[in-house]
Amino acid sequence: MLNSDSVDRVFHALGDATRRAIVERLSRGALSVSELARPLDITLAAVVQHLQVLEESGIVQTEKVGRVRSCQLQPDGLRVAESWLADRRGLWERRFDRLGQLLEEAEPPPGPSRRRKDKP
Amino acid sequence: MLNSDSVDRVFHALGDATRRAIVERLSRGALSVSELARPLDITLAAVVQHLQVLEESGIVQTEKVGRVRSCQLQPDGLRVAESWLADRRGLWERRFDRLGQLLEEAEPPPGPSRRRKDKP
DNA sequence: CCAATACTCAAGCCGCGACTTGACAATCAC
DNA sequence: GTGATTGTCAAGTCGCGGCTTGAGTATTGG
Repeated sequence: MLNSDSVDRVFHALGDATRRAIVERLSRGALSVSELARPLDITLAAVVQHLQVLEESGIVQTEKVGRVRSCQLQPDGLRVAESWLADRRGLWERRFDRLGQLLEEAEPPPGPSRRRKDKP
Repeated sequence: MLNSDSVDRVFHALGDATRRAIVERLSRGALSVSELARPLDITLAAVVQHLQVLEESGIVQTEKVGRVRSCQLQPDGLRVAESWLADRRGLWERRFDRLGQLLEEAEPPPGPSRRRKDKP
């Protein structure tokens, strides 16, 4: 849904560059934790912590089979952010329409200049 | 554009709940700094700091006329985030297609046609 | 069994970011 | 002019978030 709590978790998760890098890799396909950790020069434990944030926000889904945890994107998580952004832009554009209407109402379209009022 | 630096600034800006609240109000229309500050129970100075972050990320544009600074949304800033999200989901969906192709390759479907031919 | 792999957990360090305070500047209203 | 409004700046506090370390637990392969 769009309750402000999940919006908060999603945007907070995406606010970190390392987590966005993880999302980018996962958007190419599922990966294990150590595969995710390999190109990042941080500890495996740090990667796990990032994954917890991503999972609690609903962006990533993980499943442990044997001793390896497989991670994959859950696009519904990202869709929370997409909807929030779309809503903001929607309101902004509607506002422009209303502004246009107001301007048309208040000021009739500019005809020949009536700046000087000569007394005939 | 989509260089990782502006993506970073935009998502970092949106990672804070107060800043998102500001963006929500501004998507209804332009407001002054003190109007923005009124419903938020933080100092005016704190609001100004949030606005600096939002402005440097390109999400908000401000202009000072007289003693009042008027703030309005600049939707191109949000579009940076929207494109990043759309790209991620695009790749994820393309991945599903390729997976389907692989499955079809490995296991010839009972249907008539094959999408890809084997290496000669 | 033994060793290596692939995590997991708890604790602690530390810098950055959100926020306040207080003093100051510029503009408006009378 | 005086005083109120509106914002700006610099400095400092403080908690949270990202990261490491180190020890521990399953799981796999030979």
